[in-house]
Amino acid sequence: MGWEDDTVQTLRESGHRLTPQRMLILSALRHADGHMTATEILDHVRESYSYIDASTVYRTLGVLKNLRLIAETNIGGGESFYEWLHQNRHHHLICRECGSLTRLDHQYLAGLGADILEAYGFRADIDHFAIHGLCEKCASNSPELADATLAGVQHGH
Amino acid sequence: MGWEDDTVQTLRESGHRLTPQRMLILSALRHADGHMTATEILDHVRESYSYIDASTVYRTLGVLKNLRLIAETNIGGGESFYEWLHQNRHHHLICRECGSLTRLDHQYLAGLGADILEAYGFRADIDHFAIHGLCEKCASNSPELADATLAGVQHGH
DNA sequence: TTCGCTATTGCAAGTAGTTGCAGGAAGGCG
DNA sequence: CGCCTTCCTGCAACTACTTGCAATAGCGAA
Repeated sequence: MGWEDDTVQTLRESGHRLTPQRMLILSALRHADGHMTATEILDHVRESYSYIDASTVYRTLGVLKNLRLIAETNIGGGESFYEWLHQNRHHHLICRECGSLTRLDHQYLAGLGADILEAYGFRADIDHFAIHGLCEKCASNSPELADATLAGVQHGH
Repeated sequence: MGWEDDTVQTLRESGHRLTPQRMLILSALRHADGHMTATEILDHVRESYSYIDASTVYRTLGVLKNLRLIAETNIGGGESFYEWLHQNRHHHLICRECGSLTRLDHQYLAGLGADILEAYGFRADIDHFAIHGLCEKCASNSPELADATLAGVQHGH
């Protein structure tokens, strides 16, 4: 249960308390394979402790996000996804026409955080970006949308 | 009134209709200096046409976003900001501790869109990014948060 | 000008997430 | 072990945004 020790320590050191609710939320996220929505987490935790309130889940997710134990990703529109931050970081390309999701390798954003730190002294969370745009398929189906988009990609707009 | 001709044409060509409501929303955004929230737009449009519904505003903003005439930015938490897209593109660094906003020059993201297009055939909307993280001031006030953040910036996490 | 197709609107109800508050519990201290 | 401070929780109300639907109104064609 090494993860629990690490996580517990991170929470403690930052002055946060270890409540049963938090442990349940943590555990749900940790054992999930990939993304989870707040509702999924709530439902899962309720199986063990049915009195938990949605606000507690959201507040806990906020704390974990600040401590960079998890990442929140809003793919636009519906619910946000929450995901435990581990080694193999990645990002997502989301098509604004068909909503399709493509995994984007972290290498494309690798230098950005360092550049920003150097130039602005700002420590950017380049954990899990959601980049919107037009996928290849939708671009060929909607020439006028594709043109507008390409103009933006290539030069100053 | 050159902007009206351009905008009208873009809407028409993409199969959208020119309704009075849309013209009012367009005009509010176009004449605004910088960001506007949906509520501000709604209030402003109501001065001319009091029957307009919030859903119409949101739906119109969605259409304009798809056509890349405006950008939506959610700085986390409250309302989203909407802004007319013009030449001098920029992005924002948002501190997750104090909420402060720093303008990020587009040069730092300039290559990203082209890289993604080449690798994935995906036309990314790199119009107005909101990058969260820790500002210099908050980093020095909260060493443990800063450490966690730096770890993420520098290597794979 | 009129007609007809269909995008768009206002309304109302629903979903996702936030906030203020008062009671309750975590964990440091003696 | 038990006290005390302060953080957390559940509740309820609220904000931001979305969606289904029936009526309306652009706008291309005749």
